[in-house]
Amino acid sequence: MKLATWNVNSLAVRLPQVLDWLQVNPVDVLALQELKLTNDKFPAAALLEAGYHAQCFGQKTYNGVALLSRTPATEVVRNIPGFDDEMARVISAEVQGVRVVGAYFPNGQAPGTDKFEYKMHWLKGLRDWLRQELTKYPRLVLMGDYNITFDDADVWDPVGLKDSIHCTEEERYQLRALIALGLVDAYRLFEHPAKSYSWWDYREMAFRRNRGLRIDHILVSQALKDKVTDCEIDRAPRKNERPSDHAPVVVELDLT
DNA sequence: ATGCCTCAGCTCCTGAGA
Repeated sequence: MKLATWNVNSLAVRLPQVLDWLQVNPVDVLALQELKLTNDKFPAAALLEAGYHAQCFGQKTYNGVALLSRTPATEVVRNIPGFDDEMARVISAEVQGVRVVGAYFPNGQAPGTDKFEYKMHWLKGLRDWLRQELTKYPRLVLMGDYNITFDDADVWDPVGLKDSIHCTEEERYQLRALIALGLVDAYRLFEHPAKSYSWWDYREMAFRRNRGLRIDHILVSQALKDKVTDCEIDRAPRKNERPSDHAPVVVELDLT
């Protein structure tokens, strides 16, 4: 089973690239973030034509998440139950016996801002909910745009970006707290080249200079840890003419 | 440099992203 996550930064703009990517990478599940469109604008027909069922949780202008899957997803839940949130950031469902959670974590803007406070509050809400979900669904995958780096290995300039957004100790503490629930960073189960990132700024030719961050993650529960056979970041779509600033991350599970 | 790109929208500037 292959699952992937991709922040597409507008599905309306990126749909052709998503369809192209799925043709080359026929994953079982693809979690999308930053749709930037409402449910009525969601291209369900084009995706079904490509062989993918879709569960959408859209919103006007910002945010918006979706789960695409080869087999229909069931038990679909939108956002974090019990956590009051006006933004469409989380969608979860059952696919082929795996509980899949796709999430677009808040950006946080900068430490000390209201948006940073919201990010911390949201992370706490996510963790409290996931603690229960993990007891209910031992086979769980949490993937998406986390907007947090684990450590300096995930940062192109750890000195210059020390304590800046995505790199603060407060955010990293929250990320480790998620891990402490019984989750594992699938990417670090394997050896990868140094300076492997999933996001590069649009400005200053950051991708060409590989000035990036690893902020898109796939975390798997303990029950799935030994079944992970590969996890890769696919930089190819970032080389497209009008790319998303994020690259897809793919995980492979052997559930036989 | 509170910039640099990119995207959406009450669109020709602004807010937000990261």
